[in-house]
Amino acid sequence: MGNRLERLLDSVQAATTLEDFQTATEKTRALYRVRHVVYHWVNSEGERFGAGTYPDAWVDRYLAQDYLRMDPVIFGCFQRFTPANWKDLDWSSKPARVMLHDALDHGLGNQGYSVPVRGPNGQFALFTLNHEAEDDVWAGFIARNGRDLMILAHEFNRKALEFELGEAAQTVPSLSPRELAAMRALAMGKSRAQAAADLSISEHTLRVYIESARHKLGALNTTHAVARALSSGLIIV
Amino acid sequence: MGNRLERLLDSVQAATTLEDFQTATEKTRALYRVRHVVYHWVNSEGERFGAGTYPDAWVDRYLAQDYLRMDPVIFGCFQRFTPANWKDLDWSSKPARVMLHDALDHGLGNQGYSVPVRGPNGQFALFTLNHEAEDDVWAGFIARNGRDLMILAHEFNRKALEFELGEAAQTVPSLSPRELAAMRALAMGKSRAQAAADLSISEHTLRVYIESARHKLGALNTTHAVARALSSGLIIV
DNA sequence: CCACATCCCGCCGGAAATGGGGAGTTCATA
DNA sequence: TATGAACTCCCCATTTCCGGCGGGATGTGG
Repeated sequence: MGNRLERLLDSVQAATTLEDFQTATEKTRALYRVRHVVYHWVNSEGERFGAGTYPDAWVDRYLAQDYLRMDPVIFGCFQRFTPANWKDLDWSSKPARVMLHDALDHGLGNQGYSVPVRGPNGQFALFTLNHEAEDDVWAGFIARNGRDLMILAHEFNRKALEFELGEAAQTVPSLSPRELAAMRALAMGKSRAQAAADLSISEHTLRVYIESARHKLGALNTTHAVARALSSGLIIV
Repeated sequence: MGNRLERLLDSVQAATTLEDFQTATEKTRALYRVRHVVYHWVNSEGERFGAGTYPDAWVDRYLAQDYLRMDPVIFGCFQRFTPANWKDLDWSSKPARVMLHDALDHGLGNQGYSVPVRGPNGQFALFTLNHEAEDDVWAGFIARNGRDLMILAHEFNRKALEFELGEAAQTVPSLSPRELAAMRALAMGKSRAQAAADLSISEHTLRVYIESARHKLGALNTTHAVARALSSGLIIV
């Protein structure tokens, strides 16, 4: 298996187009002999970037029904660090069960394993294997391959990030120390007056920092600026 | 090496106290024959949780000098997905060079390799190996062990998360879909009027969501609420 | 040495957000 | 079926923020 995994990793590393990603998911499916393999990058507007072997009908259905907003796989993995066996997630809500039934109707297997991957700026992606199997068989499969799948998931994500960055070179503006301190204070809930007191400067001066930070960040208002500073990793709360 | 790595992973998995983490970093140092090994969880107030083999004098110095705010290792790794060889980071700023010199004076090696690890709710940690070596020797070391180190880093972080959650069960408040949508709109720079228009509701209604979200998040104002929603991973920008 | 960035301070008018209050509907789950 | 949570709408007075304008002092890097 080791050698085949290496070859698979090489093929991921060589990916430069969406089709290559598609091919890589298919190779993964072939290697692990599962029903489906999917890598997708999740953000607030839905899927930003993805490739996988799910039937088109299911993908369309998923997006059309806005399942993204209720999918326990997405939601559950978003809250945890370790990969998740689908059976361990919370399917108690009604829409979730409806979705699951719908998924099975579209040819998905009853078992799944999703590896959450996180990148800078709150980037979040899932690498998922789906299969039809008994619970204990699937648990054994995960136990054997979990570690390799994590490596694979990270490799997919690394290439996806490169891919995206290639599209639109993200220029993270550099803020001055005072500007950063101002953003940090605001992110911690301080009012301008409090923040100014914290930095031992006049409120007017603080405003200058906030404004210049806003301009550098291309933000529309203070809240936007703080949000951008946070999600671009300039400040940590 | 495989067997020794497994034993090391077991010892990480068995960790329940800070001392256990400390021991695990020492075992890692012994296994890889490097000068220092550190795992630390980074947030805005500095180190939240950490264990490692750095001399106490250096840790104190680091905190006292507020090096956290300028450390290219922290900053660089926070911006990237892949682990970083210290030599590849940006040491151009003067304070960064001063810090590096200071570090060498405190017994650190000239080479380093830091694996960024990200968890839910914007959690961020670094797993670092430090050593004294020639550039090419170090590059070879990384090439051989990079994958194992990633696994190890994730294992450290998994236990650290369990540890923290045990200490104070982090209650991430659950926002309603509308509240989330409101936070999302604000985080994207929308004014209240625009956000209300986006959600096709009156501005007054939008305000109710913002306020209830603020209360749930324990935030002092709207900006704070958005910051918390972002850094707790409730919304993605 | 000069330029550029950073750091600090001030004023203004208009626009937006805040923090209270109350009141009705729908929907899911218990 | 009832309880609670979510969703929707409205008013008012006060505070805060916004986006310009102006100025000067102090550094570091080329």
